[in-house]
Parts: sequence; structure tokens; C-alpha cells
Amino acid sequence: MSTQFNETEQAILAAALEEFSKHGRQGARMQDIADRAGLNKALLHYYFRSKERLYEEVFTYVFRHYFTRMTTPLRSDGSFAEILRQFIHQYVDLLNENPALPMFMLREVAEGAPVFRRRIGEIAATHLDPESGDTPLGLPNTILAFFERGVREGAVTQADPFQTMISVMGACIYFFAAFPIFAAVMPGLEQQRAALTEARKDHIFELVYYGLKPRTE
Amino acid sequence: MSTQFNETEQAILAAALEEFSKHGRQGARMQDIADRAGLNKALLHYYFRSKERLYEEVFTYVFRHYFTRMTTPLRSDGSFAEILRQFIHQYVDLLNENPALPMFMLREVAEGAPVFRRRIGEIAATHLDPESGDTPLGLPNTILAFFERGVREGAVTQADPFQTMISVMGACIYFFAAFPIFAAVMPGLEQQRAALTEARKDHIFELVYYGLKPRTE
DNA sequence: GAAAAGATTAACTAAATAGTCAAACCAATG
DNA sequence: CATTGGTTTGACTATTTAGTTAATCTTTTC
Repeated sequence: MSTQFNETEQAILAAALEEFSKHGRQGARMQDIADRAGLNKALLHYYFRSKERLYEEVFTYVFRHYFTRMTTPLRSDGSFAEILRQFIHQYVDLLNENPALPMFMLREVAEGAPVFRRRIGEIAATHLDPESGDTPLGLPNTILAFFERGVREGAVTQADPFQTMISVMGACIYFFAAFPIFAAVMPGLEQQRAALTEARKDHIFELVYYGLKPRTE
Repeated sequence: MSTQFNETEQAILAAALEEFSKHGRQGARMQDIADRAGLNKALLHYYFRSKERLYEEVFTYVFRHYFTRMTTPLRSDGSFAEILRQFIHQYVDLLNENPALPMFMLREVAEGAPVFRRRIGEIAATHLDPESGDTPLGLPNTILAFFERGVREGAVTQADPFQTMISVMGACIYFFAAFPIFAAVMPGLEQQRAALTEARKDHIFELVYYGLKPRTE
């Protein structure tokens, strides 16, 4: 985790992310978080005061990490196709390394994004990406601008950039979000997980690349 | 809801679906479910005994409803392209009518799908789709078979049917799952929701149709 | 190496919440 | 219109769980 936290705090945050992702803000149990981190429950309160504060710290971390890392490829040099491929690869890797991330964000959304709304200003003001100077809140606009650029350059069809952004992200995320349920019904799938994850990158790229390629009809 | 439940039970199930979707199996509060249904809390126990049993009833209903309705277009007549379009339209409509559905399923998955695993046999044995004779568990295979057929008929590229299935479903679901967070960051999006939902259908179809179209290179 | 500061723990308290129950209500039936 | 069966309710109990505290261990500092 980030450097502003010591080892114990990082262990707590990591365990909390897991538990909040699995059971939600209210469903997660402080005792379970402590057990997962291998620490006494009182320590959670010693370092983070309350469950609500702990959640907010986890949220702030996840939000920064998730969104900052996603925009990096979009600012690199290269053709539209190359950047698109980079973006998809990076995003799949990010999700693969942190499978709890999307569920954590989706839960926050499902609950009406109360913490997001409450801290949105603070996050935007405090946590600028040192490299780009962007705020994480600029992510949608950065992605949209990328697809708009593709349209201008003639690399892709006139497809609505917003719709495209949702499709690409959804195709990436859903694999990780739904894998367990497909694995439960389709025997043998679990063993293929690593291979499918790797193949997923090129699959999504090709689907989107050819799906958006200018057509002559 | 289904006919096997009386009016009160249906009200409870509907309210429970909402609350479980928002807050999870453990996070949901029996009192909140009762309030939402406009009923006394004791009635929930009168009809469903415990929170856990109530959850399982909701799950069984949702699972049947969600998966049964999804397969219908796949069994209709028509070209590969027509059926694909039908499937996407139906699926987006289904999600639009029941926005709580995907989150409910995703939560179950996030928790390790304990109820799904426990009841999987029972659901498969008891709840056959009267029209097709399929069990809901056959859904992935039905979808896979559909895309395999497309490959055989030369309508689509050799793309892995599993990957394709995930991409299509993810593109449909993510729009509804993530809309609130984009709406929070992008002013004016909320007002466009209905139009975007409608446009979404053709967008996904075109992306997938052209993305999978056989190419000559 | 003693004292102070910080980290960690087990046992405890306060509050929230699932679940119970006996009484009240209501609709059907004779 | 009294009786019976199913339904609904408010008040209650038992249990779970967030949060506290005082005592103990550990590390740093002089």
C-alpha cells in the first residue's frame, strides 16, 4: 500500500479491502478483518478509530490506485491502436493482480456511492497524480478524449465514445467479477484461469479494434 | 414474482431483493426490508423463518428469472446476426427493468457463491424451464453453443466462444452497474439515461457483430 | 539500564439487530 | 353471531458486534 502507512496499518488496510469487497461496508466484521490481518481487533480502532473511518481510508486508497493506474497508458505516445492495446493489457493486469478492486467499487456504487460523494471534493483536491497533474476524477474525460481523438484521426467509426468506454471496461471487469460462477457450473474452467486471463487481452482488443474500425458500406 | 407466493410474500421478496442488492446478505437489515415492504418485521419470520432462508428464496427466484429469460432468444429462429441482436436487446431490457438483479448476483459471487453452491443441485432438479426443458445451469452451455454455431456457419471469426460470451454480457451489465458513478462525475449524464440505454443495444450489437465478422487478411 | 513512548492484548461495555411470543385482529364457516 | 384458522402487531429476549479500557509487552531514548 501507500507509503504514508506503516506495516501494521498496511496489513489492516489490505485485510479490510478483502473483507469489505466480500461482505460490503456494513456486512464486513471488524473481528474478521483483524483475524485476516493476524492482529488484535483493538488495533483497528487504535489506528483507524472506527469502522467507518477505516472504510473511508480503504476507499481513498483504492480510488487513487485504481483510477490513477488506468490513465497511465492513455497518456503515452503511439497510434490509437497501440494505446488501446496497452490500455486493455494494463487494465486486465490490474484487475488480475487485485481481484477485489472492482467488487469494492461496485459495492460502493450499489449503496448509492455515499462515501464517494462525500469525499469527492477532498479526493480531487488532495490527491493529484504527481506525473500528470490530473485528478482521478478526470478519468472518464481522459478516456472519452482518447476515443474522440480516435474518431478525429479516422482510426475508429463514429461510435459514441461513452458507450465504447463502458463496453471496454465492462468486458475487462466482468471476466473477473463473474468467473467464479462460471467456474462453478463449467467443470475444468478453474484450471484454465491463467491462460484465459492472458488470452482475454487480445480477445478484447480484437473485438474492439475491428468492432470500431471504419467500415465501407 | 412467481405464483407460488401470496401478495404479502411477494412484497417481502421484492423488498428483500432491493435490500440484499444494496447491502448484501449480511449487511441488509430485516427491519429495513420490513419497512420497504410496509410490513411488520415479525411477518418476515412468520413467512420465511430466518434471514438466511429469506435470502435463499430470493436467490432461487432471481436465479430462475434471470437465467431463464436470458436463454429465450437463443432458441428462436433466425440468422446468427438476428438472434445476437435479439439476445442483446432482451438482455439490456431485462437489466433495465430490474436494475437490482446484476448486483444481487455479483454479490453472491463475491461472497464465494455459498448459496449458489449449496442449492445448485436442488435448483437444477426442481426448476426446469417448462418450455425448453433446460435447467438454468445450462445457460452458459446454451450461449456457448450459440457462438459455436456462429463459427461453424461462418458468420463469425474463430474467436473463443467463452471469451465472446463474457464480453457481451460484461458490456451489457457494466452500463447498469457503473452508471451511478459516471453520473456522479459527469454532469448531465443522468438526464440522458433513457436515451443511452436505448442506444446501448445497437452499440453493443454493432461492436460485437463487426468485431467478430470474418476478416480477410 | 531506567524511564518514557508506543504497540498490542484480553476482557469488558454499549448498542444494534435477528428472532420470539402472546395478544389482537380479521375473514371465513357453521 | 360465536368459533375457528390464518394473519398481523408491539413489546420482549438473545445474540452479535462495534467500540473501550486498563494492563502488559516492546521499542526507543537518554
